[in-house]
Amino acid sequence: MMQRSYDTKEDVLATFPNQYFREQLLQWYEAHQRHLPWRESKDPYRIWVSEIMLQQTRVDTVKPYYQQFMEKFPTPEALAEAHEDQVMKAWEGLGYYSRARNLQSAVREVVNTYGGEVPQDPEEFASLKGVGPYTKGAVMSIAYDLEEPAVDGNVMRVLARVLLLTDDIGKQRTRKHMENCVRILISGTPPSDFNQGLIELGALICTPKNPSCDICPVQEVCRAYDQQMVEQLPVKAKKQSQKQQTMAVAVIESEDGAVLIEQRPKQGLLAGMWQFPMVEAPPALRQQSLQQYLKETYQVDVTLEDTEQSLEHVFSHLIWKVRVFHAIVPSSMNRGNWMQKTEAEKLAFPVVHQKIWRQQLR
DNA sequence: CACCCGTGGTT
DNA sequence: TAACCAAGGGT
Repeated sequence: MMQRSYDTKEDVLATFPNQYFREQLLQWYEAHQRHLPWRESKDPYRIWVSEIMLQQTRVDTVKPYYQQFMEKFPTPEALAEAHEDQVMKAWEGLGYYSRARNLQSAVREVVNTYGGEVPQDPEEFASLKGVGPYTKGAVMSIAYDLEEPAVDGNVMRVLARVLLLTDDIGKQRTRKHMENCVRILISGTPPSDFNQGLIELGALICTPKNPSCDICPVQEVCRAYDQQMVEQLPVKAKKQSQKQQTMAVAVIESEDGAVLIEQRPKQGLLAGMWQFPMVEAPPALRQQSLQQYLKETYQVDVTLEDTEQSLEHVFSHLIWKVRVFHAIVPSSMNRGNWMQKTEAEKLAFPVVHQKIWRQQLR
């Protein structure tokens, strides 16, 4: 791996057949692009919503959420006026829930400050909550055809291979470098097609595993292919192992059909979402800790039944081992954080609590 | 920069 | 099966 490192964009692209690459990419994209819901219009708002949903999320996962979301909130005004609970419910199950809060916050700013028009200035658009370097470039190029780089994981993988860039793509600096490359490559092309072509190539041909180099439109100019380095790229440092937490959850029902639920803090993991009362505790202490928590926090003094049901939930950076406890109490306790099940179902729960709900309450 | 922030499909 | 990781952004 004694590849020389390039400090400037000129170095990497100096001997690169730029024109050939662009023509091949654009021709391939025109012929092979997928038909996707968010490619049916140039509405900046619709493009924007799709780009937020697609962050770290697969196309097939996003599709149904996107359709449903656009029906509920077809315009910036509709999303701006919606209640936060509605937006969170529409996002339930998609993950990374701060995306939804930031999107609504940003859309409200667009309505209030920009008259409901998504700014055409990249810097103005990037100043909105939840809009980072990638989303800025994606929306500005796709909706407004501005020559802005949109460097995501796909693009970094493609460029790492085509240009034989061996820097760690986990580093901020590497993405910056690739943005500089794209600024050169995109110049004079239709920006929307060029950026989407790069992304599409990464999604369909230049995949992480088993890339289809045989049918790749830019195989002839791919430096990694030439050097038989495709499988080794891109370089990405391994992340640390996830921490484990043992949790105890209480499903408390009243005899008149209510459940005890609580809302998570507005910041941090699963911010603002609803859940059954839950504590973190060592396995030997979890029942006692949970009973104490219920008594102190909700004035519910009960002996919990251990359902002996355990489930594991894996997050991006930690693992929950969840033990479920259960109790039924008289209806007289129905107040405060108690809610009828039919009402509680309208709130947004994290997936692990949805599972508990289905298994315990049906 | 390093760490936090979800979920589900693939290998 | 466990690791990888997908159209990233905030702090």
